[in-house]
Amino acid sequence: MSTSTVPRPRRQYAKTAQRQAEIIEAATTVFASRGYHGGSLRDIARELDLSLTSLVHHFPTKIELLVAVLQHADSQATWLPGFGDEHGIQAATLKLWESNYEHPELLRLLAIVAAEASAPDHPAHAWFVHRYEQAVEAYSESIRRDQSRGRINPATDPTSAARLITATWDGLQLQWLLNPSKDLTSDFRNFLGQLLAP
Amino acid sequence: MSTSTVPRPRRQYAKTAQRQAEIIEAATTVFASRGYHGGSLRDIARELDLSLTSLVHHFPTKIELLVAVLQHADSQATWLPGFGDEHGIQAATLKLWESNYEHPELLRLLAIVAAEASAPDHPAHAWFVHRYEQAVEAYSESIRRDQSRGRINPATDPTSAARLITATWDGLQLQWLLNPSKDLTSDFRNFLGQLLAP
DNA sequence: GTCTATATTAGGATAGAC
DNA sequence: GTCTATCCTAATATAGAC
Repeated sequence: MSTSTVPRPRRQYAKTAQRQAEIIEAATTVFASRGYHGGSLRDIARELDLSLTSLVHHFPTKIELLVAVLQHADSQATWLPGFGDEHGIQAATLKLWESNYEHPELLRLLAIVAAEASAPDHPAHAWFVHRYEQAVEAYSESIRRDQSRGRINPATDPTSAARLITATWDGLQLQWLLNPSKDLTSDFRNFLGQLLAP
Repeated sequence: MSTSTVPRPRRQYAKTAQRQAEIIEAATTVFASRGYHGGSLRDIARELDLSLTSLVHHFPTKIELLVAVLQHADSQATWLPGFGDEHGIQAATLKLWESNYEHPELLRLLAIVAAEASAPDHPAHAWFVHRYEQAVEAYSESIRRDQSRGRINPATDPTSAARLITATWDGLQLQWLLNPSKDLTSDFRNFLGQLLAP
């Protein structure tokens, strides 16, 4: 039973697991407000009243910490195969959209690092390319399933629609992050209703 | 005749203007590949075989240089009032989209800094909030104009459509930056055709 | 306008004690 | 696992000569 990627190769003690979770949470906050390059390990340690050394003990390098943060972020996301099986993808997407309002820091972090990582030499480039491919693939699959059940116009190209949903999601989210006082849910709902019409 | 914002209060010599243009260009490249925080003034100076001191002579602080870069970037963009007056906004938008393929570094820079600047305490926060408000406003206006000429369904909400176009544009551009081998123009064209149908 | 040299601060990372 | 102390590098910025 290997846990991979996590920097602890052997047994996990309760305290360690909790500390790592705390560190990931604090790192998310710091990276989200200043970006990956702009956020420092010292800031993260200070947020926890922890020494820098102790932090580094858990995550030996900064990039390892970032990867842990990103993976944790995606472990909470749920656009997985089977997404929206019950009430259709449209309802499931809107529900997921609304749940995202609870974690603005996380959204900001993903937006910043995704843009940073679009440069081919960024340490997280491959991770984000794969992440988007996976998201588009999962969405296409769900759209096809809804089409086979007559919920969506069969003439709609699933892959293209999946790209557009992902894109519009990202773009509206950016606008919302810039100005949270404007609720863009109805815009997104109208967009989905038009794109995924029967 | 005051030139505002530009750090030279008095007369502009040809050499100075050219140097500043060169610096802005190099800064665009560097910020685009490593972000605002991640890109250093040293990198920018090195790119021009210029000393750090000379660079700072032209732009005394890093943030002033960023603002100059952003303003230069937007001086090239053209979603201004009157945009697409002749052949309608849909054609003009697609044309602008295609022209953007020529400046991937600029697009990456804007994507990174826009996300970074979504945090309220970022030095460029206000600038980006205003930039998006302006873009949405200009787009709404153009949509209304096209509606009055019967080119777009009058039931379409101009402001909502403007937000969606901006959002989808940003999102598709991010996907393209991550993986430039996939051409997303047809996706964008289909989206526009559906949203701005008569 | 450009340079060399330097001040100052902050970054990631390590050594070694407890 | 956590700490203090430290190393080394690189960051922005300034001083002063040419």
